[in-house]
Amino acid sequence: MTAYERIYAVTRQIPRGRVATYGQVAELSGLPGQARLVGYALYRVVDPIGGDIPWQRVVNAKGKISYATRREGSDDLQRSLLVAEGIDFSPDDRIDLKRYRWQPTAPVALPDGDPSDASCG
DNA sequence: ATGGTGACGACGG
DNA sequence: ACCGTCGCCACCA
Repeated sequence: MTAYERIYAVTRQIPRGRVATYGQVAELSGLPGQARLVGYALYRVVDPIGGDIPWQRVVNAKGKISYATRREGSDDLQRSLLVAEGIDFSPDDRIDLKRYRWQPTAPVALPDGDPSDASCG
């Protein structure tokens, strides 16, 4: 079980029309402070548009898409995919996190990580 | 095994 | 609100 797999597992939980920040995914993945690793992990899946990982739904803490030459256009694609999901971008190409940020009410279901919710009260 | 890198994030001026 | 800078540490060569 690598850190990547945990990151992917969490990313898969992000519902359509909603976004999460790198830091948020990192924390939910049990990797607080490892926002950069999330970006790196998602970089490794750039292809699977038909895959199970909605990598498009992860943006930076500023509510913006991280543009980078390395992405070879996947950054622009990300914007298109989000717009297609009904997410609105401000004229400054920013997403209102207050409105679209994913707010997981229940513990994220990790492959073999316990939700630590056994107490149930 | 060691060292550099990075789709980030928080802080200071 | 903006930009520059350091830190974080798993991944990759």
